[in-house]
Amino acid sequence: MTKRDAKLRPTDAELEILNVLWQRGASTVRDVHQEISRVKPTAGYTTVLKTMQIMAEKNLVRRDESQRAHVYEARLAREQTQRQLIGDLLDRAFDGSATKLVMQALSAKKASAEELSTIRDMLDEFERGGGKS
Amino acid sequence: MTKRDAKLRPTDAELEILNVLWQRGASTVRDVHQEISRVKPTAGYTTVLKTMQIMAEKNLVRRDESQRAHVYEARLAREQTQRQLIGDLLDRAFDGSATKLVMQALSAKKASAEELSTIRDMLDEFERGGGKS
DNA sequence: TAATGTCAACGAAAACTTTCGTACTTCGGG
DNA sequence: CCCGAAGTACGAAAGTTTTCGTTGACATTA
Repeated sequence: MTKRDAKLRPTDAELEILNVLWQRGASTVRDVHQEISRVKPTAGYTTVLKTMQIMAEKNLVRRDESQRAHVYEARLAREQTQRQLIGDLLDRAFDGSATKLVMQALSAKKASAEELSTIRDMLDEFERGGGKS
Repeated sequence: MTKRDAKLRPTDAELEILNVLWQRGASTVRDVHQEISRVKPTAGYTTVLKTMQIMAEKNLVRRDESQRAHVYEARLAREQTQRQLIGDLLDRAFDGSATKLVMQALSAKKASAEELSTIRDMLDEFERGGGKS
């Protein structure tokens, strides 16, 4: 068990694939490769395949081998992985302060009025429920 | 100029060093090594040194060589790097949606009432100013 | 059954990060 | 002047991630 396994933090290439799986649901390598090719036409098929095989080894994805074209599915929900990534970032660069992170997030990407309103609603819920209900 | 240079995204080891530099201000390698050793006693001196030299090459830090013990200083403010990291994460895992990121941040680390209040104040400012003034 | 196309498996190479041994330089004390 | 301590420089090794060429299995069709 290596350090990376413990963190379960997907690499860049892995995250790119996970994004497709989350968006499309269970998919074959070909599906994923085609999707990625739209944005990044240089992406090689075997590169995507290999990465997905490694992801299966790491348990980042589940693989259904009953069909000739194996079908892959993200093992964790997108939200779960997002929380994982944020937790890491929080520890590595924000001293664990979610407040600071939120602050920088809002200034990194100028949020629209609508977004701000959504966030405000969310805060209300958190204050009431004291957490994700 | 490689892909990494373009992103200017510090690696884990680099971020660990940057954290010390941000906390202590300009420091020698020995300073940084001692500080890191507190948390991670296995850290080798030359490892830290080498990483800092690479960081100087990458322009992540500035180096004052006028003294025998070179003095290193983070080139970017902590906040700037934090925004950079968040921007990356936003693109890689959140579809660019700061709202989703904020949502997950708050549920990843259960924010205290005080923190929530701080964030609320921040939102007010953003709404008034329409962004970082 | 032979030809062709699609796919997973495998291994190696390339790129990048991290670690560390070793050499060289400089400074201060004896 | 010589020695040891404290530094930096350098390069190589180890580990990880990413890419890709090649092979073999399987399926479809003529």
